[in-house]
Amino acid sequence: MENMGSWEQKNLINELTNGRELARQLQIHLSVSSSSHDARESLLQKILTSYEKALSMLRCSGPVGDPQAAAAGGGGAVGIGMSESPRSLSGSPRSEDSDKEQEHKDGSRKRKTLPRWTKQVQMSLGPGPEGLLDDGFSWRKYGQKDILGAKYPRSYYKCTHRNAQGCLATKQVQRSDDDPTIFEITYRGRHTCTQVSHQIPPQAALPENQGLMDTKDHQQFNLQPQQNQQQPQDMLLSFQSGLRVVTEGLDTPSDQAFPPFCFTSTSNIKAEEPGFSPSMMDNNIVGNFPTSFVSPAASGSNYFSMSSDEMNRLGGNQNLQAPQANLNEIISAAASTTNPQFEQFPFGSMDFDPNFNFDHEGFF
DNA sequence: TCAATTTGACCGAA
DNA sequence: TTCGGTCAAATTGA
Repeated sequence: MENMGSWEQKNLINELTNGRELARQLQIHLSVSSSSHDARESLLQKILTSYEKALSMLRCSGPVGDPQAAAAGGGGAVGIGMSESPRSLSGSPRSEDSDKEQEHKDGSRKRKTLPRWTKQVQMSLGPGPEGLLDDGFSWRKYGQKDILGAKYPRSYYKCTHRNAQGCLATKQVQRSDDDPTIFEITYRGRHTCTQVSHQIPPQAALPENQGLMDTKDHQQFNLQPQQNQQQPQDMLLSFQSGLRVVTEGLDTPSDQAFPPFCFTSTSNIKAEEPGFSPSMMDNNIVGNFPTSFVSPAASGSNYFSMSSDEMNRLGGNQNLQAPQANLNEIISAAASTTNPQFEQFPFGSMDFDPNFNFDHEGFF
């Protein structure tokens, strides 16, 4: 490990931490009789994958300072969990880094190189049109494709204001193979449109369940407030209740609440971009937070979480109609904000303060 | 009539 | 060559 760069060390730590979290979740699943076998199996696989990655890093301790290498190995804290996703949630985590380097080439049909993160949402009312999943932004479906190995097709959406305002935000909705009631939503790009928060769904209220996942560790976010907080509403809306979000996989542990639906309140958002820090999730989710709390947990955990109260506070600051419900959302962002790569992001350089504590009330 | 969705084709990355 | 992502014409619905 001596020859490992700090970047890799962090990835390694993140990987191990992720494995630990997964193990904890598995423990919870095992104690809950209602937990499905598939869910347990999935967690187990994720744990194994996580540790394999960690071991791989130790063995190879690839080129230091080579973010791509690290990312390719699943390195990014963010990428962790996704690699084994049967749904191929993201397509190609491996290409992310190289993509970043080629962003300037951005072609019309070229694969997006924008940062992305995934959320998993479970619809308690049963499967329904994924288009209904409203996160506060206006999306237009522009494609649907059958994905190899996935039972259900993946739907592609782009911001309705793309033409009018050049907003490049897009999202993909993929129904889970294991549980059709779960939708994995991958967001990409940042909303540059000045969209008004429409539809503020009624509070469905569902305070209670928080937690399928016991990630209560409130993490400290090492982020620095983002200067450009354009649409906090998105995130806030996303947290609006009514939804029940279940954190499921760890790979893409992200769940989140979507207003129109009735989900449970636990949500996890995971950044998938290797060098992607939660702060980059500005667009749809985090970005909206005043500084998005994004950040990698320097503390070892890749997740960051925010209580509903915090969310509300946030909303207040943003003049948004923040949900009053006691949502207990857990947003997980696997991030490696500490990641050197971070600077390469298009979003600009956001400086993160590793010591910044999101739990700090003043922050919100 | 206009906007949104569907769907086959195209393009780029791996 | 395969597969994921996007385009754009066709279709559908308000």
